[in-house]
Amino acid sequence: MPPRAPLTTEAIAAAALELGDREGAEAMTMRRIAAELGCDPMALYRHFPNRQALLDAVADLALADVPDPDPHQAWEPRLVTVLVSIRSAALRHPGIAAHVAGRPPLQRHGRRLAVAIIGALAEAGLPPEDVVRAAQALIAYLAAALAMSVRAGQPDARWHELRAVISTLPGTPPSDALPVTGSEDQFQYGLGLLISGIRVEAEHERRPLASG
Amino acid sequence: MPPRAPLTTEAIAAAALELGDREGAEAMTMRRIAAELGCDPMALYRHFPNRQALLDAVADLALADVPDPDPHQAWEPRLVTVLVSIRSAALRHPGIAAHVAGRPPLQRHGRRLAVAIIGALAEAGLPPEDVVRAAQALIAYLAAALAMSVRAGQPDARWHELRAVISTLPGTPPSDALPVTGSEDQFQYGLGLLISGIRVEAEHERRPLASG
DNA sequence: GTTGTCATGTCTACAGCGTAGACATGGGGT
DNA sequence: ACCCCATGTCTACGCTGTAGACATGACAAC
Repeated sequence: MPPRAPLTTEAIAAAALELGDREGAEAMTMRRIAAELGCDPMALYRHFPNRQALLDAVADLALADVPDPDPHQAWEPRLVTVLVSIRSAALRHPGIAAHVAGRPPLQRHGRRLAVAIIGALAEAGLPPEDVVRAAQALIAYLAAALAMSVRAGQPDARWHELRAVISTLPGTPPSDALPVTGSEDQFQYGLGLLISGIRVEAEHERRPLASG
Repeated sequence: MPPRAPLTTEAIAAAALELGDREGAEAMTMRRIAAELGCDPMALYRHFPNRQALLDAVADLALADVPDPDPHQAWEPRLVTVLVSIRSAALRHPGIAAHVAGRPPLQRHGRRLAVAIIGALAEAGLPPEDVVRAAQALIAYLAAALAMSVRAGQPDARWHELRAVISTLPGTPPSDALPVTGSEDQFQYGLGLLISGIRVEAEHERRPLASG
C-alpha cells in the first residue's frame, strides 16, 4: 500500500516542516517524518541523500514566503526589511529555525534573499570585497540572533543568563528592567549598529580624498 | 579497578577537551570520553547531570586561557582584544568551538569575559539598557562568526557558497578574489562595523541636546 | 508478448547513542 | 560494630541514521 501521493521532495519537506512546527525540532527524525507521510523511513532516502539534506530543503521552504524587498527603497530600510522578514519567517517555524541559523540555506529562497542583501550593500557604495564582508557579517548576526531568539524561550536557555550577569554589575538596573534577550527590539538594535557602521564605511569609501 | 586519579570534574572536562581537539566534535560521546579516562560511561553522570552540562564545562575550560584585557586601554581596542582573543581560543579547540558558539558558556571564564565586554561598553558611554543590547549583539556576532569559521573548513560548509553566490552577480570579481569566509580578516571587519555603530550611538547619547 | 532497465518503496539489520535503575565497594561518622 | 553515602560498574532500553537486499510496477526495445 503506497502512500496516496507519490512522495515528492516538496511533499516531504512540507510534511517535515509541519511536524517540526507542531512538535519541535527534535521530532524531525527520519522515522517520524516517514510516519507523518505514511511511508517507510528509507523511502525518504530516495529523495534526499541524508537527513542533513532533507533539513536543508525544509529550511529553504521556511523562507519561501519572505518577499523580495521593494527595489525602490533606499538601501538602509531595504536591508532592515529583508533581515527582519527573514527573522520573522524563521521564527514562524520554530522547529527549523535553529537549522536555518546554523547553516544558511542557500537553495532557491535563501539564495534569492542573499542576492537582495548583496544588492543593497552594493548600492550603499561599498566596494565588492567589502560587500562580501558586510554581507557575511549581517548574515552571521542574523543567524546568531535567530539562535538566541529560538533558545530564549527554552528551558536550556543560557542566553538569558547574560542578563543576570549584567545586572550583578554595579550601576546597572535589576535584570527585570533590561531588554529581553532574543526580542525583536534586541535584534533591531544590533542590526542598527551594523547598518550604522556600514554607512560610516560607505562614506569613507565615497570620499577617500576629500576627508583624508 | 578504579582509574588512577579519582575522577574529578576538571579531569573529565580536560580529557574531553583533548579528545575533541584530537578527533573532532562528534568524537565527544559519553562512551568515548569514558574510554579516554579508563572508566565506565556512567561514571561521568556522577559528576555531570547530563552530556550537555559536561560540554558546557568543556567549553568554559576552553576559554580559560583568555586573559582579562588591560583596563587602561580605551574601550574600543579593549573590545577588539577580548573578542578576538575569545575567537582565537575557541578556534584553538575546534572540537568544542561549535558548542561555544551555540551556547555561550557563562560559567567561570565565560562570565568573566562577559563582564569585561560589558565594562567596556559602559565606559563607551552607553546607557545600561543599551549596554545589554550591544553586549548581546557583540556576543551574537562572535558566536555566529565562530560557527562560520569552524564550518568553513569542513566539507559540509554552506557558508563558502555565499561567496559563489556573490560572484555570480554582475560587477563583482570572481569568487577567488573575494575575502575568505570565516577568516580573521572577515571577522574583524564585521566587528569593526559593530564598534563603529556603537561609537555613533554613544556620541548621540553623550550630546543629546547639543546636536539636536 | 516478452524482456530488460530503472525508479521507487519496503524490509531487515547494524552500530552507535544518551541515560535510567539496580548493584558493588570502600571510607568516615556514630 | 554499625550504617550511610559517595563513587564507580553493569545491564538494559528505546532511540537514532542509514547500509544493503528485495519487491513492484512503469516503460522502452525488440
